[in-house]
Amino acid sequence: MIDIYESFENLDEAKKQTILNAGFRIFGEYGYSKASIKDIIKEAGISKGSLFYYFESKKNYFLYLYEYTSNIMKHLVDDPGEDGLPKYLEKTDFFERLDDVKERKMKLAFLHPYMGGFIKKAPFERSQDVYKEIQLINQRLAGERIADFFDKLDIYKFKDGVDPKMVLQLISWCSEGAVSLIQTKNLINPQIKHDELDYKEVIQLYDRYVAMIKKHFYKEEYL
Amino acid sequence: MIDIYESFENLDEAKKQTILNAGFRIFGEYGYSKASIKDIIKEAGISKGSLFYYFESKKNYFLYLYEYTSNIMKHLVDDPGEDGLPKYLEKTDFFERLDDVKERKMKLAFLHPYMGGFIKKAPFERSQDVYKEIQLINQRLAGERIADFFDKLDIYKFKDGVDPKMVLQLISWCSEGAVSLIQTKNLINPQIKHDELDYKEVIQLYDRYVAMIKKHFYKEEYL
DNA sequence: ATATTTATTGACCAATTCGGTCAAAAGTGA
DNA sequence: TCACTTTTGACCGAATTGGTCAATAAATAT
Repeated sequence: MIDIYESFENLDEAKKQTILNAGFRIFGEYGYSKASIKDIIKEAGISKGSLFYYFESKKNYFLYLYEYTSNIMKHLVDDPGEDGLPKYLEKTDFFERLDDVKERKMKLAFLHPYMGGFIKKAPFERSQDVYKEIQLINQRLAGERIADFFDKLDIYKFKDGVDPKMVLQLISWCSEGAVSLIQTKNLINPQIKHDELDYKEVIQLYDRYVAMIKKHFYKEEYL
Repeated sequence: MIDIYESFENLDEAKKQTILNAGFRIFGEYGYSKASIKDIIKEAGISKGSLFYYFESKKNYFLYLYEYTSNIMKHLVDDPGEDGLPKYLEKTDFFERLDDVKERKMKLAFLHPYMGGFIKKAPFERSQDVYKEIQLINQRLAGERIADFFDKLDIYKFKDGVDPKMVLQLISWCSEGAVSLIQTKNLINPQIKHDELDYKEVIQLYDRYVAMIKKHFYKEEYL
């Protein structure tokens, strides 16, 4: 919440990310109550004393992660790019804007490979320890205006009768599906490091599906 | 493996299903090592003594579930229906055959609502207790012939250039997506019982996406 | 009705794990 | 050298772990 975790924030960036990612991975896999400090420090490669030195308690650590991800996810789409402009309004074509979002998500996935699993599970955490605080964070963020992907979008480019929101949902499922497909494939193959996902492979697969969808749902003159 | 869990098998069907479903739910959510007996018996509504009376150990119980699901999943598609005939070859139309599979999956999902989560996680269980046995079961089942969805299928009905396997994958992602979408929706709404999924809603959603896909990927003369 | 077998329970067990503490060690900059 | 910050893991009491078992209840057989 109020970021007074100075000792943690002053760590060098790489170490901070490692510690965050350990939490994302372990909490994301087991949930709050089943995730143990031991699991987390083993994953992060630090000592138990250090973790409590940074965050004081398991609860604080979890909520720090939740706050962190909530902020990022909330502004994933509409935050200004490096040039300072909110990029998502520049592109009015569905698939161009989609590519913009894809790029942002890619960078994020590269920095925080396990954030996806965490953010999917955390909001529904029922553990008494953290339930109330999660609701509070949710409430606060719910008040903020969120960017609408369909704002000023050329939806006329879709074939008649096609619901663009369904297409977006479909593509969103494709991206999740592509990730889990590659993950599973690599998990079966025992000689591959399971820890790191082959993003190129995921993107390749994802792009094929998006291309197929575009080809059949867009009017021919806009292909 | 060899089913000598007589005491369990002789239970009346309803109780058996309850006990199986408890395992699917808890193991599916937490994984083998983090799932505790206490969690499971609470979910199943039986005493600790009973569970050990039926299965002797946590490990046996888990492997029984894994064996059970593996067999079901393996023969989900090609098993004969109630009339004794393997139905999946009767229909040569992609979407008709798909409907067949959908119906089977529906019945299964109704009987074992949490089997999906279990079967997704269990094969990758890394706990030393059960790892070797899982591999053995996998090996044995890998030898069995599995039905091919595309066998004797009218793939010519697809528009030129469309890869039917990609379409099947896409639809598979839709079904998973529909489930998790409805699940999430109901989870946010606190006054709904979270335990039971509204299958009608899921199917409705799923059907809309399949209809959209069929409309744009099938040649017009076959719509 | 009675005897015998089967099914079910939860208090209890030793062992482990839990989140958290803290004194000591290591590192850092002057 | 000194003062200060960071890092560590042995250690704590409490809770939880998978598993046992004598007792009880229910069902079945005689």
